[in-house]
Amino acid sequence: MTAPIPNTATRIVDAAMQLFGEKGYGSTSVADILAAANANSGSLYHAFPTKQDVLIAVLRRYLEGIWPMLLAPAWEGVADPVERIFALLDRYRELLKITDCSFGCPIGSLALEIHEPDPPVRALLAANFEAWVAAVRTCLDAAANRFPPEVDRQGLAQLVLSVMEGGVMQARTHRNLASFDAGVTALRHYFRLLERQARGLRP
Amino acid sequence: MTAPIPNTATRIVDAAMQLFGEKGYGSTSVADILAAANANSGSLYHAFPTKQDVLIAVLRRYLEGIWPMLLAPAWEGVADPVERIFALLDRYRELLKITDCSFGCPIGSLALEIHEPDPPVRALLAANFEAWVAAVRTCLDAAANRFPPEVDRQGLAQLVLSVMEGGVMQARTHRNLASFDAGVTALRHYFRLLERQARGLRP
DNA sequence: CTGTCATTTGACTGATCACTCAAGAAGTCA
DNA sequence: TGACTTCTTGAGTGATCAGTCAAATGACAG
Repeated sequence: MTAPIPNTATRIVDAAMQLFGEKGYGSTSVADILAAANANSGSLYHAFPTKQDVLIAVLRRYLEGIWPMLLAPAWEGVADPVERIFALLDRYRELLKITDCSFGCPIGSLALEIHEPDPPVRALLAANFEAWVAAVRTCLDAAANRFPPEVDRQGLAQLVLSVMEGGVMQARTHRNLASFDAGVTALRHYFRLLERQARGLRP
Repeated sequence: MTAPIPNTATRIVDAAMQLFGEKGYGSTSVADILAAANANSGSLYHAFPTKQDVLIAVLRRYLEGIWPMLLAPAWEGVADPVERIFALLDRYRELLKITDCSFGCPIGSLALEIHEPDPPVRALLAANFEAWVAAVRTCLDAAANRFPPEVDRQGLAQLVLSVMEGGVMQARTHRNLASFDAGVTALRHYFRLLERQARGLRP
């Protein structure tokens, strides 16, 4: 019934996940992580060979959390597959809003911060993007009959990710949601045109 | 006639511009900059109070370079305003291609790397984005009669930036141009639908 | 040539970095 | 209980960080 007491390794990953999201990987020191996790350096290095292995654990946690932490809450009570895409985008908008446009998508930030990622790090960043795109693609496939058949739904899902990441980047830089909203509005308009085009083809 | 010999401050900014683009701000040490610029630390700190002031000089240089270094070469021989937008996107594609998808947009990388930027840094990042968006907006305005009049051309220009930045982010992460191309293709399709919609309104 | 000021030199500083390790505590078997 | 393993402690390591400064040099005016 009661929540299990998290062990040290779990506490470290929890703390690192938050800190990497807030300050980035490079600007978060091991000492920061230890302070936030109430742990000692020996405990961290007993569980993780290097700081990079903490990052890998964090990226794995993000990957595992995509469904329970992101998609499930975003899609609760939203049945329409296309609306699910915009509900997902709205989660990021909310995140930006409640953090005054300072916290965006941690995966995107890490992907651009780490310029020469070691293969396992890059693979996990890519896997996170792939899982996100796959989720959007699932929605697009579910609504496939509303789009022209020749539409590249995988490419369209990647566009949705670009709109989100690009919108987050601009919103954070301008400390203003307007550019995020503009991207989403344009995407909505594009989807409407696609649906109209499909209806025109099968009237 | 001959090129002027660059002074130390110029050499430092040159070196920093390249290094910040390649490795990011945090991962570039002052020693890295000094080595690349063939200068001593005293010279750097004579010209710039802190490392951050070097970043500011770099961002100013990017801002000044948008027209001569980016837009002018991209638009040479391209008259059609909409094609100019795609010519600009193609420059980034080329940059990704020749660097094996490792070098993208330095402004975007810095914007996401620096999580709590000091006001002057954030202002310059924002100014760079604004200048880029304004250039795209100029193209959209020049082609205004081809789009439905109710289209938000400023928002559309911001969408173009998102497509570029999001595409660069995904291309770098996957080490693959496919997702970048998918975004550009979808954008092209959206523009075509917009033009078709405008023609339908004024047949 | 002399005085003045701008620039450059490079050794140096203290802080902070990721990481180590010997010692001890805590858990888990018999 | 005792033997054994797993985990935790926290002071300590060398490397590297951004930044300093007194002295040397260069550029130019009178």
